[in-house]
Amino acid sequence: MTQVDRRARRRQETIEEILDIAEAIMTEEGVNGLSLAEVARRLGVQPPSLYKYFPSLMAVFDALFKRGQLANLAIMRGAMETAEPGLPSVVAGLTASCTWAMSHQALTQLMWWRPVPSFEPSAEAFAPSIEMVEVQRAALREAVKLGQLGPGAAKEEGVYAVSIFCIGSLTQAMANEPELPWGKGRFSPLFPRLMALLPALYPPPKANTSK
Amino acid sequence: MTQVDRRARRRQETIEEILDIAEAIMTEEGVNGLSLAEVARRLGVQPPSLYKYFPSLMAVFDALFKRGQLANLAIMRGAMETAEPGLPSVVAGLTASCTWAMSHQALTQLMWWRPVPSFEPSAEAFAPSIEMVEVQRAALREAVKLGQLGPGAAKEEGVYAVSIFCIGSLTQAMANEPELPWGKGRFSPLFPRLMALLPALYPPPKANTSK
DNA sequence: GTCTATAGCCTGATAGAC
DNA sequence: GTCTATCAGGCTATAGAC
Repeated sequence: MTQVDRRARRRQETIEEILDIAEAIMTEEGVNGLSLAEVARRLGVQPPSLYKYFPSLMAVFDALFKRGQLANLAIMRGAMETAEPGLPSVVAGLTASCTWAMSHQALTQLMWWRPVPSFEPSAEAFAPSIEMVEVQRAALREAVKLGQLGPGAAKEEGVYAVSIFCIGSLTQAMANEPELPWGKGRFSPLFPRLMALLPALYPPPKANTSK
Repeated sequence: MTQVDRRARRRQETIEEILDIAEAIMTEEGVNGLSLAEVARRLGVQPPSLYKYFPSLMAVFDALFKRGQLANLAIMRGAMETAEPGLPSVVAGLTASCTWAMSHQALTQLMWWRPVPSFEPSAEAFAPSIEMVEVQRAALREAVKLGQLGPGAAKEEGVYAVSIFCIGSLTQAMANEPELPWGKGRFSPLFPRLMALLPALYPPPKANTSK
């Protein structure tokens, strides 16, 4: 049985290597620039060999999409757990998410833009994204409970507003200064200041509204 | 000389037709899906004929980029001029711009995302974009002068903040509900509410801060 | 200005030997 | 599992006849 395990592990390693190479190609050539031929070239095998690991190019996109979503979710969760509950947790989670995104721009484009119209992520690959929304929503609910925000922030709409701050800063940063890390440049430093506007968008019922 | 004029006009019409077709292809197949062969097919000519009008595929991208920037700038300007000066003018201009963008999504992606790494717009094609920033900045300055916003809004940073609201709403709308017009759906209705946060981001010096 | 023809590449995917 | 060989098609771009 160790034979089988070893083979399975080796196979998994190859799959990961293929995805690493695919991500590198997308970074250099754009999301649409990914081709199995180029992957094969860099991996040092012939193109047909890749079909033992992925049935099609779209399957590679799907695996990349899923891997990106899982990585991003994990990063966000980790940052949220070590921060104060409620609003600080939301900000910390999204900041970590954006930092990850800036250093994985190709995956980010695949996940949050729609650069390949013929590619639709599978339900399985999309699942972490749904969970991410849930995690954020829970934190926003907590912020409402703690009196940091008004009740509107706990509705679906609150997540959308927050996502606009996040994706807006990120899109502008990626399109205009892709070589700078998150936190540098003209756009990403504005993100925390925009997040600080949330209490103005969803004013908490009691105090803290006026100076 | 009318001979020459007629020929020049006919040539210009063909160029416009090529660009219309190119935009349609990008809408269907994605920005990267544009190919001169498909343009030729739809125009009813052979691919080599297109090289009489554009020296390369990148030149077509550049012409599309320029045409999009000019159209968007004109739409924005028109809306700004008929609105009240200052902040209302900024909101009206960007709303018109976003409405245009939602019905020209392929051009918008070409202009505001960076989906084709090998394409860099020429200085000429990029010029309207610079002017657009200037127009917005002038309106923001006016808003400061009128006491609608604090002085920070008139700095470069003010335009960037506004652009994040705009591009954020737009990106989310295009990626998640591309078939809905601007103003419908989960994201674009949030845009005016985010714009209404500007006085909280750049508080005017005197009154209007407290309720 | 448009055409035919073609060079010279690229691609995704499959069949079947080893 | 990897290979060779190949299919069947795509593409940009150019040369040169008409």
